[in-house]
Amino acid sequence: EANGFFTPEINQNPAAEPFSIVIPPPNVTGTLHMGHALQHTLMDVLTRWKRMLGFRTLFLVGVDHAGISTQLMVTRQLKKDEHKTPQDVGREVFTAKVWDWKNKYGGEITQQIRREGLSVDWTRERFTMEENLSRAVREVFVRLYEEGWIYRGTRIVNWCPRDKTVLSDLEVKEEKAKDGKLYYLRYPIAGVGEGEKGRGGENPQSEIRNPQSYITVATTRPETMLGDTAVAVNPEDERYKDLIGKTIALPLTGREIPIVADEYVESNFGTGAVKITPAHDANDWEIGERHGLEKLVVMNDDATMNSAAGEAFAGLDRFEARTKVVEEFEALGLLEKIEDYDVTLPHCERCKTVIEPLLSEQWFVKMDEMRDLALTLMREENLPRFFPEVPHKKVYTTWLENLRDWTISRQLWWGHQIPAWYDKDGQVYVARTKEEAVASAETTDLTQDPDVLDTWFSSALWPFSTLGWTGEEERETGRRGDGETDKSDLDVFYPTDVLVTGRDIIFLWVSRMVMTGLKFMGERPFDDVIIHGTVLDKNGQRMSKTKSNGIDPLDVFATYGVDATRMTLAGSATGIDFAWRDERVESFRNFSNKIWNATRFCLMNSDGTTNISLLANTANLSLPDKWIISRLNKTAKAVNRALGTYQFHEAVQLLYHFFWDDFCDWYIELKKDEITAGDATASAFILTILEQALRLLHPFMPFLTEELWQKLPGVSNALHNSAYASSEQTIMLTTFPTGDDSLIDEQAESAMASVIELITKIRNIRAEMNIKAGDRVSIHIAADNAMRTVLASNEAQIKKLARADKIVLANSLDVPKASARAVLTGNAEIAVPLEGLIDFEMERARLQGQIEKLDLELQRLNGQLSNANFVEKAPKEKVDELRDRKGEIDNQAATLRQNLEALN
RNA sequence: AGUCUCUUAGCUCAGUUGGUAGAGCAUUACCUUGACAAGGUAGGGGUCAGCAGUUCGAGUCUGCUAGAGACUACCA
Repeated sequence: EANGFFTPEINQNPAAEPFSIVIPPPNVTGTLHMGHALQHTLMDVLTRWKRMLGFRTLFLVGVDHAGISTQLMVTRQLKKDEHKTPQDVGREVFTAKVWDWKNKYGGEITQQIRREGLSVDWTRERFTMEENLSRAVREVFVRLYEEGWIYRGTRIVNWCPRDKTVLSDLEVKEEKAKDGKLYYLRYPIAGVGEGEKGRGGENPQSEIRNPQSYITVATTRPETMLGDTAVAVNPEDERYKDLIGKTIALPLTGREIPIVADEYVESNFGTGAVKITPAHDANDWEIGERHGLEKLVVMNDDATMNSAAGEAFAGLDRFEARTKVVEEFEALGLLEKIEDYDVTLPHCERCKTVIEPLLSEQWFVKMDEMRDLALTLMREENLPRFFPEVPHKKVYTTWLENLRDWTISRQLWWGHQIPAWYDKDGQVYVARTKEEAVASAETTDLTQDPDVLDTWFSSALWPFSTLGWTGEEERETGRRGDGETDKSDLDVFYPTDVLVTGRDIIFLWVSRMVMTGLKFMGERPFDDVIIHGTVLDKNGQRMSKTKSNGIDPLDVFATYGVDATRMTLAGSATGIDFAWRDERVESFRNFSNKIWNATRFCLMNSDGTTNISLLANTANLSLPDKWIISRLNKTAKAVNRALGTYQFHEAVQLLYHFFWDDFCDWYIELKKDEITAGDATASAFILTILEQALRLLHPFMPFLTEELWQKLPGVSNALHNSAYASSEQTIMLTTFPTGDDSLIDEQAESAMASVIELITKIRNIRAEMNIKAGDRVSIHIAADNAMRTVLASNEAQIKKLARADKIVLANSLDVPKASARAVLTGNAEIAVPLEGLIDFEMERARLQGQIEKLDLELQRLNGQLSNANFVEKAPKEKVDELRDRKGEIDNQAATLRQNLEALN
């Protein structure tokens, strides 16, 4: 960070392609959790990878002002410290206190992001409430208003009675109620059974005998009956046909309300009759509109009943009112029954209070046209591309198709205040500034709308507002951009390349960025969207504060290291939920250790080494050297391919196995003698391979690889990508290996496979025949010329790794009966004479086991090859492959059988 | 209710155009080998949820069934 490696300016190549990612801004109140750690890791892997490939790379970081959360937090603090409410201190003082809080505590998450090792550009850090971003918000609001896409209206909205603000549909979470009930209430029909009404309480039986005197409605929310202005039935419902047009004497209110017919009512649900409360239910509102019903508001904004609910109920909380209404109905004999009923209720996402649908005047965005922009982009260009595509592309598209208007005003003080002013007569003036409003109102006597905008309104502009767009210069000059530096940022880095986020905000955020990006920039905000999975606890449960089953990434960092944590997170399949297991991080902690120790070995005898060589001509190299170069380049190619399609876990697996299996288990072991003998060439060579491996690992494990890379002899900025030639030396700016086809050597790989197979078979014999670790054996090998040449040239390594003191290579085997036998791929036979050591019974069992395995495979192959259909219809190469394989196995099995017979 | 995903070794999970089932952890035996015991070497362990179909061939494609889960809408 101090060296400026994370700013795009570090790139000196004027022709460098840009690569940009914007961070999903964490809440200013937030602290790091596993979800962050996951998405941050993926973004940083991509960023470091692209930077090393020479892209002009920007990973833009910033924080979201998080309206409701932050206001709640500061409100709580105010109460604790000063025993005051926001209203006590007033808007101006309160807002100042929020800023104080932000400046003091808002930095926690940014420090944690540094701890994660994210290579974000801190010089461009953004905050949604800062001036430039706020200007962008006002500009967008005004333009949408002028086009008629933003409007003010009175509707049923989601109201949180505790936060006392409206919420958008997406900020409402449906949850099952603990003890839902369905109440059956009898509404007396006016003019029928007149006179009986008064006696209802004394003799409810008479009511039942006279079903014509009432209509029963079922409801989960009896308290709303105080605001009923109709009862609706289906027009086709025979039971109620005659009642349509009649009226009801609504109990407890003294009001008379009509019975209306509406298709919305389903005859076979409940009683087939629905009470209609237009001011307190969205569907009832629609019915009310259709039938011109009165909209009677019976609740206050804190969910207590108001005076319209009647004297007996005014001031009661909604749940108290519910109890009281039910009691009163029971007393009147009008409560038919109460049933248990599973009901899901909307809750405030932040404070978990049950949402109250409330009639209220708010600001909305009409989404139709922007929605069409987004749908067209998907239909015509398949953008953005979702990873994984299934199911997110469809979910996104379907949601857009059914999109409804967006409620954007919030009754809060912390946020972007709506740029609308009212004069004395209530006339509204929407303007970028008060001056502008004054100019068009021709009076200074204006009051600004007290509400602020939904936090997601500013988030929706994030990909371009953070790059400097305020719309002002564009408006004045017809050109896009704002100021010298910012202008170039927008030109260079918009659209961004990829967005990494969780599936819970595809609608809240991703879709809205696409829509505003298309509308205001004329271009998509990003090409690709990676939707990562959810990190669950070890029992597969969602982590949550209430369950206190969360795993704190900072604890994991402390125990296992950031790099091991990053490998674990990147190592989980893209888009799939996964249960957190400490064992998994442990294995990557062990991997870190392995890298550390392997590097230690490579450095042990490197005193004379000053150069990390570059890999080029392999003609004069030994087999293990050619082999490791080939493996390295294959791995590099595969890693680049995997990252290119965001298969992070694939890349992790490749790197893990290349480093551990190929490099540590085989290459180091094969070269050990040379290195420890002080062979400078071998030492320089192994360091070269190691250095390449560290580069490949760097995007995933930045701390460890940098630490070790700096310790290697001869590293310098000469190893940098040419775009960073003059920078301070760091692995971060070296060239990421992409793999070179000309260095992939299949011949070397297959020759090495023979050596490995031989060593493994000998070790197997040693283990199964209980040969002591210290005992040396002789190995007799019968093989063709080619294989003999390969094995002969690697005799020293084979002796060492198989713990042999003698190797005899020949055309055919000439060994004592008391030998352990095995076969190799390619018609080679091996034998280990065990005079005096061999237990014939054990050897017979061992051979028998090998033969059985081969027979099993042979059976399968014979089955397929004797199937005429297979031979006829399968591709010729496939058939030949199986024939070759069968020949090989036949030979091996025959040899082992002979060996077995020879023992008898 | 609609849409979708998942079910593979004891556990947690990979498996990208259909062609001999993989990893990590756990497990068994052996090992103070000059990088590494948080390690090494050699093993054991799976009728890929079930049924049917397409195909020469299915973990992979289609349909159904059974479990688990996700999202969206509704819920008088």
